[in-house]
Amino acid sequence: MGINAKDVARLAGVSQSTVSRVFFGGASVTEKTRKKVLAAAEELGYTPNEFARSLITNKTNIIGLVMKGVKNPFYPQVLKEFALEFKKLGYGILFVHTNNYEIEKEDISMLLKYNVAGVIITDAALSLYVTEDFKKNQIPLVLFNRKTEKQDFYSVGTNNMAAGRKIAEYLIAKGCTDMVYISGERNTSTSIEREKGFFDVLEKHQLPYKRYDSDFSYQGGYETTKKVISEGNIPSAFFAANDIMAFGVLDALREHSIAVPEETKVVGFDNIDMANWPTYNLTTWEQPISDMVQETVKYMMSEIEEYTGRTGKVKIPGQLIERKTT
Amino acid sequence: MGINAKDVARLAGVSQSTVSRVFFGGASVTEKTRKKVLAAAEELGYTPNEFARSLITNKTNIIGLVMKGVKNPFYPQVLKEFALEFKKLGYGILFVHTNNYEIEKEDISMLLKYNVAGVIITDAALSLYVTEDFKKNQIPLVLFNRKTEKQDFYSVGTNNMAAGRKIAEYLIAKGCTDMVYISGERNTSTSIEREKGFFDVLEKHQLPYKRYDSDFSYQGGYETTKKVISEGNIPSAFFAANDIMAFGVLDALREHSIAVPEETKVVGFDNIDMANWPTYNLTTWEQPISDMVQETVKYMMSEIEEYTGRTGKVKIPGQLIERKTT
DNA sequence: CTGAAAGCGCTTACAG
DNA sequence: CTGAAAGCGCTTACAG
Repeated sequence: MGINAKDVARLAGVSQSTVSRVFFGGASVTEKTRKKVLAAAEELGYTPNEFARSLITNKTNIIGLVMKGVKNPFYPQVLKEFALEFKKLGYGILFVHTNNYEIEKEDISMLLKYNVAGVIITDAALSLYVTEDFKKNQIPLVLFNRKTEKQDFYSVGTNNMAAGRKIAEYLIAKGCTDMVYISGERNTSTSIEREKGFFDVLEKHQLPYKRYDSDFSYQGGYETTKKVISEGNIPSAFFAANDIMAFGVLDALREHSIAVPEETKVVGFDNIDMANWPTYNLTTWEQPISDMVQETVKYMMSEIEEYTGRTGKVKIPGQLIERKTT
Repeated sequence: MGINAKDVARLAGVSQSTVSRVFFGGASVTEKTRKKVLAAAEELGYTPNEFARSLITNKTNIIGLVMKGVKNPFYPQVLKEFALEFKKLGYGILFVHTNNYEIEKEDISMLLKYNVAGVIITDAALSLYVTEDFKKNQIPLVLFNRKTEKQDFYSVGTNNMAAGRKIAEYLIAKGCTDMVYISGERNTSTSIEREKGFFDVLEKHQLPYKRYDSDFSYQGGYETTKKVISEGNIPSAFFAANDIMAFGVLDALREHSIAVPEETKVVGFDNIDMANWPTYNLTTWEQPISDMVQETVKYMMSEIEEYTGRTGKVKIPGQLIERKTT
């Protein structure tokens, strides 16, 4: 059924070891035999069995990527960029979708069973036993766009707090006096940090503000804004913890004929493609996905090369993208 | 990982084969020895090595999923549903992103190297050699939401032609006389079939129509509509080959203050979440993702159980979702 | 540079 | 029910 190295060897008239050498780089093979082997392999449609290889080298070229919020276009974009970057390096992506807030045990066991070379966790939370399992097996782990206080990991994100501060300063300069922050899920580091930076500046200026708890979803932004409107006083600006909520804010405002940016202003976070669509034209904070991905890949590859388990918090700076909602 | 079946066998005072039997299941082992073995395994922290296992059984629990258009929310949704369904069955997803229109050679080789149990191809096209490779290796293949004329595969999609017909009839009943179809990439089966059903009915009613070639992207819908407007005569309806293009159509119309549905109507295709957002409120054709996924999984599992290579075109019917753009 | 052979950790006929 | 042994398809010392 499957074509193996022996078949190729027979056709090429060499030993199976030589076939192996051709496909496992680094070994010295005559150009002539290499060509013979490659021709035979081509003819038979041979591809080395990665499992047999992994059995010996105890390594795989698979990176586990754990993701939850696939409805926010930010994350598919992240997935795509990781897939492309790792493909360049010969690595594949084992995609794990977690429905729950916390990564499930079976997700981890899938990653462990297949001995992934590394794990990237995006918008899912992780508990202690997860990290133990990975550490025990010396599997490098990166938290992408998330941090945890309790444990030490390597995390890559943007400078959320500084961004929150800049956004506050920007809105104040625009003449805003009372503002609303619409949070993501309350236990996510990104939402907390953006809020902290934002409110720090408002406090320093002794300006009133209010937080509404939401959940990073369009519906969340929409419903929350309806609630704000129903309470009677429209703030001079809304800062939503991500773009997709900001869209919900804008649509709710539009429904109530509240003019943006004249009557109130809206700022999002992420700068996903849609922020540039004419219907939204959203002022937002750009998360530098490419740079964040590059940084993650760099760490991953160095830890795969030689595992150190080193931790750290890398913050890639983003920038304010000014459009028509402010 | 250091601990293998031999270590467990030694500690339990049995043979390595017996340890294997305990963990592989289905084999007959005395309750007494089973307990001994499990105790020893527990003590040592043993987990069977999946690579060694796969090497013999020639099976993996990995499904390859090939995807291109991650910018259309339809596809992340599809990815998520597949990930969840296959997780239930103990399968993981090897995610392959293809940038180009055609699947790249290295993508295939990644799937073959890891001996995936099956392959699902969504919105990427595939050439002959790809299919040969999978057939040679008896790897079941499903085209999800795509078909090809040339070769025979198992494909799962919705009944695009019938949907196109229904949409035409619906718009005619609404009083539309001249209509525009905005196509996706011209060589995709979905766009071609939707168009054919749509135009068939218009021709039968001897109504004028026009096709504009686009690319399934928001920008494509937007720019195309700008072009239509600049040509001077606004059709009585636009049918866009997918929702995301329809959003572009709506935004372009809004920019030119052309009232929908009064001055012209717009219909999309897919019924992605966003179609329900208040800013669009798009009349569209619902693609029954869950049913399509279920059907794909069913075929996949039966082919994994026993490979037959059987082909077929399964069409899961969808339905018109009427909202505010018609 | 190349081949013969050992072995990675497992499953699975084949005996007993 | 259980053990000894033959492989699965590869990598990698070890010779030549």
